[in-house]
Amino acid sequence: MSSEPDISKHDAVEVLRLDRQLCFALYSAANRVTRLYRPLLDALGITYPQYLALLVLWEKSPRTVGEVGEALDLESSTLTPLLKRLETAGLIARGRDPQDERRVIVSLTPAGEAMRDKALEVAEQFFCKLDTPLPELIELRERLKRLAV
Amino acid sequence: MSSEPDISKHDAVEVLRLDRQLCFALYSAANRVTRLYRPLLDALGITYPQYLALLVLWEKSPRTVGEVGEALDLESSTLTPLLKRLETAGLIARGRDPQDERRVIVSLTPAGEAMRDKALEVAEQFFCKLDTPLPELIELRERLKRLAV
DNA sequence: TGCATTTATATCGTACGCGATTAAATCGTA
DNA sequence: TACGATTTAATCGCGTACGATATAAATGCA
Repeated sequence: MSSEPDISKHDAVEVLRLDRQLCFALYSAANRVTRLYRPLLDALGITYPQYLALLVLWEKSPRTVGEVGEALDLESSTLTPLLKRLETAGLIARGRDPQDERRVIVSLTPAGEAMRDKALEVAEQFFCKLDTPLPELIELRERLKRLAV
Repeated sequence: MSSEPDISKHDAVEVLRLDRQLCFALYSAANRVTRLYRPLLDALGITYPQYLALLVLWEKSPRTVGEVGEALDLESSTLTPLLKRLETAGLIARGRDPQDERRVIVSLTPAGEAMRDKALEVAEQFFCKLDTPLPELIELRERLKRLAV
């Protein structure tokens, strides 16, 4: 009957609403966080993904490109140019593993090590910028981790 | 005393651990979600950000570039090329607003409208891929929205 | 040993994302 | 009404992300 509402069309309108999409909430929040970090990291002369790579190396250095990629869930096609920039910046050194020439070993330079203290300040400043209670942030973080696929 | 633990160094090690960083959880989850959408959207011939732009237009079309940008929290430097690609794909039309020649009006073409039904399937398939209870996803989405800055 | 297979990076092309800048149209106001 | 300020998109340069492919080294195995 023409007087009946078109249920399937109504569903499409509702289901596809931007403010209902988890994917957009995630996309948008990730972009916002990158923008929040930018001015803090500009002062250190590094980008946000470069900061993440350094976090990995501050935990353990040296590491292979593959290990860094596994930690960050990134391909070598992303990491190789990024690591070369960190090398050019004098923060890391890159070289083939003598034991296995396929591997490239990445290690922090003294300058890279020294940047850790400044990174700690960045983390604090970011927390201040967020202006959100810590338990809320932790809860969000754990829920994001659970989304792992 | 040299036997005392270096508290501040210990703090740096702990605070900067990758698995403690909200920023990395967000970054990583966003990348993963993009990778999950890719094969679904490949079938439609669009990318993930293009899909988000279409979501905006499926809610209301026509709209100006500025309105789309506000909805997605993106700059014209990102949107202009993206919208041109959607135009080339025949999904949208772009043209200056006769009332105000500064504005560019973006509107869905019939092909763009028609793609909405397929998008609904994509949203369903994505939900299946996530394999996570709906309340959990809703809770995460709302927490992400609260992170707005 | 010899050679196919596997593994670890690198390279390439495409598409973002954004700050900085530019260009054009409109607005506000003296 | 003239004209500087504001608004709106577009352009440019840089740095990701990633799939596809290439390359070289190591490994497996007949």
